[in-house]
Amino acid sequence: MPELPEVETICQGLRDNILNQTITEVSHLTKHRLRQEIPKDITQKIINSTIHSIVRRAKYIQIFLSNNQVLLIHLGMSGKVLLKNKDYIYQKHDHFSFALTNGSLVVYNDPRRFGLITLTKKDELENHALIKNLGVEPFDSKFTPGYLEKVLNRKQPIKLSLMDNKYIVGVGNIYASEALFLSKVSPLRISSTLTPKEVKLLYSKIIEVLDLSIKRGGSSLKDYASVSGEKGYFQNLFNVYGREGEECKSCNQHIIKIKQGGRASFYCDHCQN
DNA sequence: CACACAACCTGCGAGC
DNA sequence: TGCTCGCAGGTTGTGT
Repeated sequence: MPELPEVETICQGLRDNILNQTITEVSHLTKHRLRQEIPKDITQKIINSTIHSIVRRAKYIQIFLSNNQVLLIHLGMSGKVLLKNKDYIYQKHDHFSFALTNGSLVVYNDPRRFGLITLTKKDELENHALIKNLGVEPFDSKFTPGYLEKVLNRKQPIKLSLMDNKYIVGVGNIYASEALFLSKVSPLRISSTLTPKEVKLLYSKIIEVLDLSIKRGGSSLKDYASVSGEKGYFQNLFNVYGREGEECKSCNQHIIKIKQGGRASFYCDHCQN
């Protein structure tokens, strides 16, 4: 899916357009199921409620409603949340939508259907099965070099540790590869062998790469776009991701692609040790 | 605990 | 042109 910067970009787009609007109509369009079934009573539970706030948690979009409900949306690999208006004509893979008092229409589209839409109560959110086991947010004050060092004390390649959301959330395949390149650490290194100095550098590079990507509107590969359909352009700044065989921007050696945990990892064997 | 693998799906590009 | 294959930003559960 979109990783943290892409989800954050979508949340910002929604905040700019639908805060304080009331839901006037809900359409459950799909006969197919997403990763989970959309609750059958979702329409009656969210109609006539007002959007109070929109908060990103890991790669989840949390839409807080006036009636104490929280709409949880995850985009999976190919999900999109698009902001349209009420005369929008539905497209293939549109699964769910709701209309608002200002005439806008929020549409969830997801070809691969790895995403999900569900509902919970505000006071049950932190104990929700999808939320309760999530690790620390990279931009939270709990995320410190000390915390990172503690969770990296394991016998596992660093790339896999970074992508395990028990420890840190929001860092997916792209940004794990990019942060490791900027830190000059090989994705193959066993986490516990990183020196405190390397951990500290990695810590700052994780934040740096995520922050920069948010500022660039995220990364658009195949199908990611913001709520208005605009592409991000952080992908143009990738140092290693998707650049197999191309020259390292730092040393001119060729970028290598390997497979770790079933996922592609890209790195420079010369710059990263 | 660490890891491999499968499952959930459609779409696209590469190669034949 | 058309076919098959492999692969894609994620998460969860199983088995070894």
